[in-house]
Amino acid sequence: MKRILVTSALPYANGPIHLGHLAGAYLPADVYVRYQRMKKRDVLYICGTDEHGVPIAIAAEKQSITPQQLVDRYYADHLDTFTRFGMSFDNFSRTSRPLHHKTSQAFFQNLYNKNVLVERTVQQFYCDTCRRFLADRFVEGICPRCQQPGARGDQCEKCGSSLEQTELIKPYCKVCGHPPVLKDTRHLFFKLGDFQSRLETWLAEKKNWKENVLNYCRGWFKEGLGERAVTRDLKWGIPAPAAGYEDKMIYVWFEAPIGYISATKEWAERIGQPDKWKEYWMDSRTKLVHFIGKDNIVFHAIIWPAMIMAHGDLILPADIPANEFLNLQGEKLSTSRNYAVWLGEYLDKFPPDPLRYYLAAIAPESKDADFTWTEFQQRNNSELADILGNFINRTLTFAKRQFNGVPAAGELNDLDRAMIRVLEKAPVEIGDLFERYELRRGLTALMDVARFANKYFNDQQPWATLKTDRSRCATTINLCLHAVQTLAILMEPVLPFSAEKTWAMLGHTGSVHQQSWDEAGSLTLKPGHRLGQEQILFNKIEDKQIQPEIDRLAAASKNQPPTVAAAETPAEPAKISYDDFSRVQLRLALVLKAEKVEKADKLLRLEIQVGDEKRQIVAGIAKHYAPEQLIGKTIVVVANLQPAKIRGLESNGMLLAAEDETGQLAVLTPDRPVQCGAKVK
RNA sequence: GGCGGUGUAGCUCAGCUGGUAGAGCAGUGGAAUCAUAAUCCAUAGGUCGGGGGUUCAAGUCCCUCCGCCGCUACCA
Repeated sequence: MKRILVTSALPYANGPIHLGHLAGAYLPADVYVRYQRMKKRDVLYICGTDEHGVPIAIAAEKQSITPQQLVDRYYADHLDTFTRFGMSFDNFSRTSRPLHHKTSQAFFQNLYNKNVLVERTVQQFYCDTCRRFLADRFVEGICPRCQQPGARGDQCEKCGSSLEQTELIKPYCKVCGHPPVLKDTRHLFFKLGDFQSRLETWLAEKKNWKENVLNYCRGWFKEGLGERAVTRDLKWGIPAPAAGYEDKMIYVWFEAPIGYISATKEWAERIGQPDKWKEYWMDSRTKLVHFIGKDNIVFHAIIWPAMIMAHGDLILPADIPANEFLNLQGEKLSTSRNYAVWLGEYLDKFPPDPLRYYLAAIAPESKDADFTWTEFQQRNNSELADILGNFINRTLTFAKRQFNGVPAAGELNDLDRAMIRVLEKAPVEIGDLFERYELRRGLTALMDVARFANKYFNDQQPWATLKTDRSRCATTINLCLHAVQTLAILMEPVLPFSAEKTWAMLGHTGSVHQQSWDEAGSLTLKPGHRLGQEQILFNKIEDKQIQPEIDRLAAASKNQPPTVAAAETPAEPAKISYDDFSRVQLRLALVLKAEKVEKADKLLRLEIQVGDEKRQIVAGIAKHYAPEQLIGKTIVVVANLQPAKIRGLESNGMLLAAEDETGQLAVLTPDRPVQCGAKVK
């Protein structure tokens, strides 16, 4: 391996950065990169904002600004908060730049020329009023699954189902509220399926990849890879460079990962060696590592590698350390409910290193992790302040007061030799863990060094030997100072700001970031070396500092997700005429039989009597009614609904039920006994 | 219903290819006093979700059941 290229998933420029982002894709990558730099490896760290796509177009429209203005704002915001947090990107670019447009179009054209993009005609909603096609998220309606209003064309936020926009009941245009019409539109599709066997072969060799990534891919292979649309009818994005597609844009998921390449190119231009990007992208001796969250596995482990295979000239990812998610105080993060800790707000109140430390200590490496403010406080206080910070402080103050600098070491005893061994082994042990992306264990190993050093200090009792055996005391303090130096270097990847402060306190000039990892355990301090000004490294965090944060989240947790009905639903559904209504035939029906539909959680099969006629209907009320509760009830059904097959069973009608705010259903029945079959008007 | 994950000391979690149950925090007792009242030592007797099986030996493999979490299917 000659060089390493590291990327973090491109953050989407429609909102600020929160802790969930950091824990998954950013902090682990930054630690890895900082470690590799100190190993003196050729490593490049690339990231940038993802600035195209529908959600940004919608958000901009809502705020009555242009998409460009919106992404300018969030680009600046991300860059600022990441910088304050200590993220050490070599380049933090953005996908709206001309260089990225050019690069993406060239990539697209390459695939187009190789005939792996094929044309398909699909039906899509078109809004006559806005005179444009509506992307999935631009059309809303009633969710066909949970019947709630406000479902988007791609997904229903209420029940979490992913949808096809054409499934929506009573669709309307999110912008103007008018119902759209279905129209044919042409799109280019990437023949992902053509690459399935190559992908399977490629992934089969990745023995040491994380299980979650491999399992996820196996699942996709089992389903079979089909075709994926790569163009969109949109105005905000990168124009698709293909004849007949001038008015369409490249779909964001296609061009976003290409951003890794254009950001590398931009970096190469900036350092005045415009061709240098090729060393990173076209040389198989480069190790390409993508840090992502688990939501991004499909794109990075399947689609993107397939694109690279199709392209032909680029290297494939060598590793994709995907992390799980971070929860907050036991609940899922929710940006729409403002249930999140925003990085910018955190940094206005607390220093970056304690958060870096805590997030690394609970990194969701193998399963979802939980961030709590009290544990954050506790680990800052008992680990950073008490164990690490206090050791550094007690050593430096002692050395300065008693020896006015670094004392010379004398003869070594067993304890001294044990201490030296710990310092020598630590860079190797912690390095191995960082190499394998095991942040949590790496941090534990780091703290163990500090714990051992504290014990060493205690056992040697320099405060006692100071009076009885000054040379013994000097040896102890000499080694403690070396422990401080080792810790300063080894903490750099996770605690870069504190490491730099410690370096200065040791009286060193230059930067800790320039030091060599492999030399971290060496005894290089010269006797007589003058120490710098000591200061408290980690302040304790008081209850009263975190209480407001806990309170805020508790309040936010009660927020309802913004209901579309309240905010955005176009007033009322359009009024219908009496004629329209009279076309719906509602009748009373007697439930003769009811039973659960096998292999379905929500369905009941009902046999009903409507006048003289017996029918079968299937209703999604199994979660609300036991079958026997319904038998003998007289209910209201829509009698002239088109029959449909549901899980293989024919359903001839639909029963009516009311839903309360908690989602509980109540079946409608007449207020006094009425003959079944009677019309409901 | 299917797929994946998960259920280990009060809390948060480690336990890789099977061999006498671990760490940190909290708690309790003690030592020490250089230091941000910091540190260090001792102390956890937990049916490793339940049951069954394989084995000389099982948190660790197999079967089955139960509880959570995520994705996914069914709501005319």
